[in-house]
Amino acid sequence: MDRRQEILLAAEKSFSLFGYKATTMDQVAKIANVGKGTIYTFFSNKEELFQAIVRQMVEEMRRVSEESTIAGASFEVNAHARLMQLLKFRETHQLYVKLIEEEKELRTPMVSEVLASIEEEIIEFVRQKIERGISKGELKPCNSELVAYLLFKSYLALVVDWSKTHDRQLSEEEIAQLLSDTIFSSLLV
Amino acid sequence: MDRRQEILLAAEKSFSLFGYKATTMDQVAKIANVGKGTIYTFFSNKEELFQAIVRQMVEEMRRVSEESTIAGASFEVNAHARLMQLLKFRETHQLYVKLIEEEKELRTPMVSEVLASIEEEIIEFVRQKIERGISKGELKPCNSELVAYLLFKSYLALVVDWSKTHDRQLSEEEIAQLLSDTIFSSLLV
DNA sequence: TCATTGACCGTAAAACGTTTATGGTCACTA
DNA sequence: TAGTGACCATAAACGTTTTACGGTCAATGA
Repeated sequence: MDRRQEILLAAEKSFSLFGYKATTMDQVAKIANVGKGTIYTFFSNKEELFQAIVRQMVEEMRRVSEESTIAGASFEVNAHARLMQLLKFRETHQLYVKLIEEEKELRTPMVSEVLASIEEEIIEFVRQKIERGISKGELKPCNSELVAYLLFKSYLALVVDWSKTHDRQLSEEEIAQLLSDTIFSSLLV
Repeated sequence: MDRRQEILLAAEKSFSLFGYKATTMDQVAKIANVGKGTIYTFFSNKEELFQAIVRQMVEEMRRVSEESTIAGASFEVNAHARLMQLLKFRETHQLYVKLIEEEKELRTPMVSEVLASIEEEIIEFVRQKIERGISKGELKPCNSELVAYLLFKSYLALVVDWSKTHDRQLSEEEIAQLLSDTIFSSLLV
């Protein structure tokens, strides 16, 4: 068995179960069946190990998001599908859920940092899709950075924030309809 | 001098300067030049006193927002002016700034509650403006609750959140342009 | 008579000293 | 020489004491 891989598996399990702060290097070493020192031959500290795990997750998110793409469908349909998929991942994936909880409850700085960087990556991802839409002639030229930001924040607000102040959750149809009428319609050529 | 008024002035000063948690009833009594017991003849507890002060502030916000309205201007121009005014107030008014800081640093539950209710009021205010725009035939019929929510959250994201992850702040023109192209354009008849 | 007061009360939070746990190292080992 | 776990310094958790606070109410005096 690959020691590095064992460590990554153990770390993923522990971070997912206990979060960043409550995960100890002794814990990870025990789960991975290695001495604590061994971890430090692969990762220079806890922070780096954590970031390696998060990078894995971000890759998985990217994969899942791309998989939800429907070949031949419009920009709007695919952007909607991908963003909803990402937000579903956010509320479903054990590690992501745990990190959001930790950010809210403990305010662990490392966790805040990592969550912010994930958001940035998603927005950059959306931006690239918009640029692609423009260069394919499907979308009007626009400030893709701003539009990507607005689009992502809108989804976040409607999917995540809305249910915090209203008891019912918005249905996917309502969200799709609202954004189709407003932001999306203005992007199309 | 009106004792009730003295107390309100003292409370406003103290809450603005120190926030909710760090304001003590002894403090307020001293500033107001009244015995502590006197406060309790007008307000049944600290929470009620605080809410009275916040209600004052919300009224001031409403006034300031209405004042920024340009008679005869379009829905878009006025909605933009009012929302920018409200967000400026949010970042300028001593008490509001202090409460946002306290919510972030201390997470005082009462403060979170009050800030949430202010947001709700603003959104309801926007909703009414939208409904009015519809009944005047200036706007297409739409789900005003959802649109108001989206609009407010968009402004919040562009004005407040953007500068947290990007070093430069968005100019008012950029914001006006972006939202004019996207959300506003879709609302007009 | 009754509005006003501040000493007083119970409680919750701050302060503090002590103990425990944790990230990281490195001499030792197999 | 890759791998280990006892070890170290430090920081976080814990338990206890002290302080501070919101709220009350008997006393006061206008």
